[in-house]
Amino acid sequence: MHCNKERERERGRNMGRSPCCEKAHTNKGAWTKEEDERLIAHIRAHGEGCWRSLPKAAGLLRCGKSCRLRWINYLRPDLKRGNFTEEEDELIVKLHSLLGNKWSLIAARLPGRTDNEIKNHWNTHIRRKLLSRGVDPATHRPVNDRPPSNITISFERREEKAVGGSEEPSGWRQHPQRPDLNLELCISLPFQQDPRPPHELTKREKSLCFSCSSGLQNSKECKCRGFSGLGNGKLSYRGLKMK
DNA sequence: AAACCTATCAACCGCAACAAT
DNA sequence: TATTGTTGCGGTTGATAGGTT
Repeated sequence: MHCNKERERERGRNMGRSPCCEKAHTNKGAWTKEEDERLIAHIRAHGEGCWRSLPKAAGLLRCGKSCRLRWINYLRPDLKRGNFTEEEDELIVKLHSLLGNKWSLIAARLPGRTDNEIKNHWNTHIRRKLLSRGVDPATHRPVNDRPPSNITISFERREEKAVGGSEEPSGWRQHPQRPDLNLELCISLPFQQDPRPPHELTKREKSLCFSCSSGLQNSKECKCRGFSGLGNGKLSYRGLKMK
């Protein structure tokens, strides 16, 4: 069954890129108080970044990914924690209907919440809540409202036939399968903030964060400076994220 | 009190995206 | 342009707390 995966792992051990850490000498599982304190102290002193070298520098027997995850999901001082409010639940449902399982994007709109926290909350609470209301959490439509088995997707403008004067809600014209959603997304070039000429910016600096894409330039969440949003003609949602 | 079941959530894993070279 | 290294995301797992029988 898992032979391919095993082969991949074997290959990984023998050739190609090195693993993210020396697994034989790293701790796994729950973090101890002392490990937490070391990680917090190190990040307070040196800031976030370079997760790969952080464990050694901080004197931790953990891999960089583990440190990053622990910091982001648990130790960060700006985390809200505690139960989700009804308003947060509603917002998560709305954002999920628009973005799907893009937990990091959803988390970006909920200050103090992490993608992992929201994902867990979705899977344990919201999914069930929606199902109990008769709503399919995957499609956000009534569970018994199944689409026809043969669906032809056309990007042509639908002919609007005014039959007997009956009018469809405008949402149906925008998105026939999803009357409640308007998925016509617009992307435009935002204001260029950085005084440096574009060629002096790194690629990362030129990518637009979600904060700026939402018109929140200069917010404390903003991690980008400038824009190159459609590099190679490709729009990457990763480039639109904020943390 | 013990055994079993269920829910929760922290942590891990694999992989894709991106930057640097 | 190709290769390599790093980061971050989303799916999944596993430990354990709490509830039920």
